[in-house]
Amino acid sequence: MVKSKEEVVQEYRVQSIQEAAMRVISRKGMNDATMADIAKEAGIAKGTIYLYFRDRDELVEKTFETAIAQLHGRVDTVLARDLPIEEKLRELFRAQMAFFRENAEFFRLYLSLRIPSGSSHQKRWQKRHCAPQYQQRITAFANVLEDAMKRGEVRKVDPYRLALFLIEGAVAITFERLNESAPPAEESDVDLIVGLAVEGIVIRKQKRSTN
Amino acid sequence: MVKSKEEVVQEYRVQSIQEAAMRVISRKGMNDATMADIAKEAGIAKGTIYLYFRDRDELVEKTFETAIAQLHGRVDTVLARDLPIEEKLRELFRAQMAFFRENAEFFRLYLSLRIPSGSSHQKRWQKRHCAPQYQQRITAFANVLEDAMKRGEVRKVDPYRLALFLIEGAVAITFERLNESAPPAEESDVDLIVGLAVEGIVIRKQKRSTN
DNA sequence: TGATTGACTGACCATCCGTTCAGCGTTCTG
DNA sequence: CAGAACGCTGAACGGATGGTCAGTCAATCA
Repeated sequence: MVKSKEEVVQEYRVQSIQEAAMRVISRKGMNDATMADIAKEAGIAKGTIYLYFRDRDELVEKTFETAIAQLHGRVDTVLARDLPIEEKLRELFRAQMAFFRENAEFFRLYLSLRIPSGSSHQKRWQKRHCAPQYQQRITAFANVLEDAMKRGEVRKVDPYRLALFLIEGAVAITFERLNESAPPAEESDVDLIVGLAVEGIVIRKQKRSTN
Repeated sequence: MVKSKEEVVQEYRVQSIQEAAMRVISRKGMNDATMADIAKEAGIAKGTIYLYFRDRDELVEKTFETAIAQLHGRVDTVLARDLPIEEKLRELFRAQMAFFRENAEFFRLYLSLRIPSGSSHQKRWQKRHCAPQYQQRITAFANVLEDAMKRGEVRKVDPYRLALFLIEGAVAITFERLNESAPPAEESDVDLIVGLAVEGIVIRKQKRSTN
């Protein structure tokens, strides 16, 4: 299972092109990251990119997939742990905020992909390739919330809508932090979000085991 | 103060071009609404647009201003009324959801403007022209929340962050409705949002008049 | 060491889109 | 009614950008 020299070089190229693409897209936005920009950022010629990616769409798609896989990896780990919902939420928002701090550039890419915009062609592309990634993320969180509802930790509402509300609310605050010259401690914003979430969704009265 | 014939025609042209621009931008997105598209939608020649707007930027800017002024008008009316915070929130989210239902096309324009994307030139433009509009909206809501905090109706947190969290959470659910083939009754989603908001921010224990 | 390969290059092409402007028909004006 | 004035048109222009491909050259082979 040794990798041949060519395979190593190939992987290195693919990876460095994707990293360059991520930087450029984050800096200039989805629509205005040109192939020339990306090539220059990667220190190679434009044509070289086409040796590793069929076209611009494939490059952006693969780049996005690689990046979001990292976020999913972290968040899934947190969601899988057996914790009371409040702690789970805290860990989730903490992980999300840390990830976006460490990958501030990707965060802008993420924001620009959440909502279809651009040409109708690109819209279709986003709907096929990005919307599922995003929905999968919301759905995974919604499932966690639904479990918590079944356990009586959370009052019963549409779990998908609840997940949307909380994640987008948290994203909004995370985005705000990016634009602040001196944002408050990350932990205090996590506390804020968890506070808003929990005191809104936790059943405070006596817990009834509704089974 | 009678309008001359030319003024009437001028206003009519400006307005119909803006309406066409709004429709096209909403349908195809900020970046891919071309002047040709807009002209065709308005039933005039491309060049005619330049008789009424200096360039593409000015057209989009004026269009956005006109549209968001309507939203602000409605929301401000609601926020100005003297109501307990829970009712105020309900009215706010109700107004917002109704506006976006009646102007579903504008909603997509609004979403695409919230976050700077596009060329660096466009980013700068958005930061100057759209970000203030958006921030003004959040700030107005934050002021209402701050008043409620002073009156002891809401527990004390950073009002701007709270406003962001609630508005973006609500926007996420409103957006979700747009993509659903058979969304639930509007009022039930308003209830959901208000429920999440209020039970998170209202002080439930004894009210202490902390003055 | 000379031949061969193929990764890489970057000038080039086709297309798209914002903007311009010479010319057209229509409407005022004297 | 002639001719100026004006609103409007859409072909053409220039700049930008995704994608191509003939050529280069260093590594490898025989």
